[in-house]
Amino acid sequence: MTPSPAKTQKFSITTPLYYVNDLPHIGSAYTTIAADVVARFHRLVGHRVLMITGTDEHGQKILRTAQERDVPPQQHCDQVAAGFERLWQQLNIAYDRFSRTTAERHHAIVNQFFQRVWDQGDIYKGQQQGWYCVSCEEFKEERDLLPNKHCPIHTNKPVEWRDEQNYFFRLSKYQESLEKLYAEQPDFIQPETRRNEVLSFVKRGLQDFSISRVNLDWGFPVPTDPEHTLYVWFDALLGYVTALQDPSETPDLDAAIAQWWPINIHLIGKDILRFHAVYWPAMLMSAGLPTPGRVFGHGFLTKDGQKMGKSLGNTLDPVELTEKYGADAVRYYFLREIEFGKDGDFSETRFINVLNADLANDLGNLLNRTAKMAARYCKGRVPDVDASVISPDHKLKALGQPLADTVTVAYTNLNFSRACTSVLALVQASNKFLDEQAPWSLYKQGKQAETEQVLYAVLESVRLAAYLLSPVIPAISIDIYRQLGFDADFNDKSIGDRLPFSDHACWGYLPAGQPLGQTSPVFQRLELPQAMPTT
RNA sequence: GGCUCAGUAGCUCAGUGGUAGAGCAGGGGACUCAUAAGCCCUUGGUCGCGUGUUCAAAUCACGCCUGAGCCA
Repeated sequence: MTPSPAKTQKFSITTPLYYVNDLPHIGSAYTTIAADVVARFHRLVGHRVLMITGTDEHGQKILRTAQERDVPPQQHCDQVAAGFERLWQQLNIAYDRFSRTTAERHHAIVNQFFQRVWDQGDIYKGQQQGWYCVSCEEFKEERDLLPNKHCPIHTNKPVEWRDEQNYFFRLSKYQESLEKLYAEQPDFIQPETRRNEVLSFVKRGLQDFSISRVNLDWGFPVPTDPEHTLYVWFDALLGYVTALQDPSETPDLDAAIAQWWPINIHLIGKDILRFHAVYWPAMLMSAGLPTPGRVFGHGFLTKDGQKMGKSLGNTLDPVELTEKYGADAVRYYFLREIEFGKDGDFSETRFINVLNADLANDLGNLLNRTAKMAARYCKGRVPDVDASVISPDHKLKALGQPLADTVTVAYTNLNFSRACTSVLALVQASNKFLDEQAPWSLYKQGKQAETEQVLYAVLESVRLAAYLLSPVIPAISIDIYRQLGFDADFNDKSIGDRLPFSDHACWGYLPAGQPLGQTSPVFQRLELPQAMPTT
């Protein structure tokens, strides 16, 4: 019954360590929700899981932002990092580690890692000349600049001319090794379109890149030459490694990678693909560490079809959105409605329509109508039905039995939308089944056994739906499980032991005769913000 | 400029050679266990445009248009 520890699989996943230039935006929330759902699914299956998120706090841009705010940089970082943590609480993100790159322990890991790369002969001093965009923290090609020497991404900020000694990482040396990695591990970069981008980029030939800056004191000094400061990306990526150790342990690179390395999935936005899919594996190869399993670059979000931006004044504040609608609603909308990997849109009307249709009308109301009948017709207990004798041809059983496999494949492939719609198909079929069978009529005709059979099949389908959707809508799933008479907490990280997948993912698990809990709607219908004129 | 991806119903998308589909939104109906939810029926598309290959093209080839992205 209980799997032996040796058989217990490990699974590690990261979000980016978010840049603390500003408070979290909806895009960071989107990535983090997705990572949380994957982590929760693996916990449900019984895997040992480590989910890492955190903040990237070094670099010139941070320093300048802090100066503009007239606070010391560390204080600025503390404040913004706290804002991220608050949002993750609000969104019910069950991360295991919050990695901050200004942590002292991180410094120790960075030094050790640098030393390995240095010993490998992959770091050398050179001259870096070019136009630098502080907002990107990147050098730009002159031909890519706008006519007034502004960065094409940060059009309100001029780029700065730099002519300085920098340390370089010998990326060019890893051209072949990287190409081999991409060939041997075709799903290393996902989705396909992102992979194509990286392949064509690498194919053109890799150049060494600068990993240090001068005249900047917000960052770690280069261990071999303290006049120089490590480039923010070099230390930021290593935040994933630092996070692998419990904060109470003495920081040590070998100890850090002993248990959880390599990371199974790095979830990122498509904007930081190159750092994760090219620079990062090369750095790891240089230091002699195995490369990660997958790098998945998801799409961007738009609002009402338009790019979001502060200058456009059409940003979507994740804090406000979550306060207004709740964590489960926000989580469900973005995962159900947007195909992960592609760009997606938020519109409030659509948001409300989807949530009402799926969570209130289909799922919530299904439980509500069925539980109330069970309360009335079956004395408040799960109907006394032996699921094992229900025919495999039974409509709901036939749909419910293979569902766990379908959903497992979907979650594993980060196809959240498919996971949600597959489960909803069972819910929709259950609503239809109820109308066809009309247990209220059966009951009035005194057909008690038939009534109970119908209600059992539907309650069981709702239970299975709640279980399989629990990574996405944990609070609603808890509520459904409690109404079905379980003592359940899907936020418990040992959920895979408490409510084992091998039992609960099977249609027919609901124990006959189990006393039901109090019935109440699990998701209230939302009202459209303004009465739409009916035309 | 080079390359990649996308363009199918009002919206979001599935559909990779064989009679155009789903969900949501819109319209109508019957029911009543339920959150005025659910169920049934229904409106709606020369599948971006053109040429070609084929008995047969949303699907394959070529060209073009539009949009998104990558090119340190």
